[in-house]
Amino acid sequence: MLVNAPRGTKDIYGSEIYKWQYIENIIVEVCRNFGVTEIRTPTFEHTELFTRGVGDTTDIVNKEMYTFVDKGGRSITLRPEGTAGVARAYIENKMHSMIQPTKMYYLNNTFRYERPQAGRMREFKQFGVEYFGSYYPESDVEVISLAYEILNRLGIKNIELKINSLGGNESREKYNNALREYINDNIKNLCDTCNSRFNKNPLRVLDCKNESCKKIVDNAPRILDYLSNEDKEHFEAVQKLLKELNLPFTIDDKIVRGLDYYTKTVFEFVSNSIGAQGTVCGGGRYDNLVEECGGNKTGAVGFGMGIERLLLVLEQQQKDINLIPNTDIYIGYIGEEALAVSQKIILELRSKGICAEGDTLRRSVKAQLKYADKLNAKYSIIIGEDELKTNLVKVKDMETGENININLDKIYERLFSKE
RNA sequence: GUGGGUAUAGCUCAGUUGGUUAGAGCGCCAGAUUGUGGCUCUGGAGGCCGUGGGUUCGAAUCCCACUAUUCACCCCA
Repeated sequence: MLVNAPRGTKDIYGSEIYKWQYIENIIVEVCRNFGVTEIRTPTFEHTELFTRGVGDTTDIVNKEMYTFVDKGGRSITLRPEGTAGVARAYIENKMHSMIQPTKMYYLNNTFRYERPQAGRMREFKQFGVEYFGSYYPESDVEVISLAYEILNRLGIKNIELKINSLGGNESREKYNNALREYINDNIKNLCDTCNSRFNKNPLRVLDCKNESCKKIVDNAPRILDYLSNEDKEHFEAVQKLLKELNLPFTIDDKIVRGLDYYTKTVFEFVSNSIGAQGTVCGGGRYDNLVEECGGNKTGAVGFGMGIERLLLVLEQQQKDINLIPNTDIYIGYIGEEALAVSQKIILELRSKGICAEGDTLRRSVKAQLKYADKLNAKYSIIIGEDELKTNLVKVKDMETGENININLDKIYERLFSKE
């Protein structure tokens, strides 16, 4: 027990960490290109923020939160998603007075108490983007295009963008009534889970995978037919702009999303190659959230992206990503005197930005060279008595095996200086 | 929360119908005449056979429980 990480968590190290850094670097770069700045919010928040923001009928809030009472008697929750915390920060810090729109991203460890499975951990890393201050469809599309750009730069293919509109308050209410009416007539034929969630949020019935439910849902009223003129225009503008930008998508009117704050545009990027948890990225507009949390009425749109799932897709497609950085030079030694000299040269090279390595295990020369080979060193040098005497050292090119002589104090100039 | 699979070396896995000191490949470390890597050969370290109980003269092997892990449902990233 002591030496096991808790269920649903894992250590990331070794060659794995390079893949994470690779992805995170691209994310940071793309966000910079889009003028989106990072925000770091607390790992935990007052529980009420999530019950209010995410919605207390959702599964996330109902059964998946890590909630505890702290020593001051406050109910605290480890964040189960990123948006609520950012919305809180937006209000608390009065960001509406910053340059508008406010465009922020986060790269957060996130926590949900669920049964782990492929692409689902109890602690997972979520990258998210939130745009505050615009109600216009072009901000929806900009956010979507940001997600696209990240997938592109990662070289990920075979991920499909699906979009839908849930409508604003007015459309939603109209549609909910129509759907309730329709389902009431068919309620006997729905599965048990659908029966129970029908009352809470009838929209959820739409994405049930049960065969008999699917049949019923196929003939159910479509939300897109119930959109108000304003919502319809918004959704059409989103589609038009996506087409103009050559961002392929399909409309899927069964996309619902399990967080209550979504309005109007919702979207998912889905892969069908990484198991049941195929949604790599999910998001949409949430025009009511800021007001709901106590701020001014503010248009907002964003998404969350699961890094673990991204990694699964990446590994599935490009099995051999060589991301391990190579060592520039290995500097070995024979004898105590040479040890100090080699260490000194290594430090000098390192401080000039060179990736230099040496031995700290008192290995034989042969073992040192083996070590250099494993480090993928480009060059190797062994310093011994002769070299100290003559101040000349043989530099071996590890790929060709060729040797050249270089002055001990000219290593940087001869091998790494750009001039 | 529900259901199925799995648990033997750091990793991937063998292990006969229960039979005595538990195996391979890879990896790690060392050696193959003095201070030079990759290939080859040789050797070494490393296992409470997930944990606890039971059946048996005898259990890695059969039975039960627990735990972990994994896949799926649910839900989501």
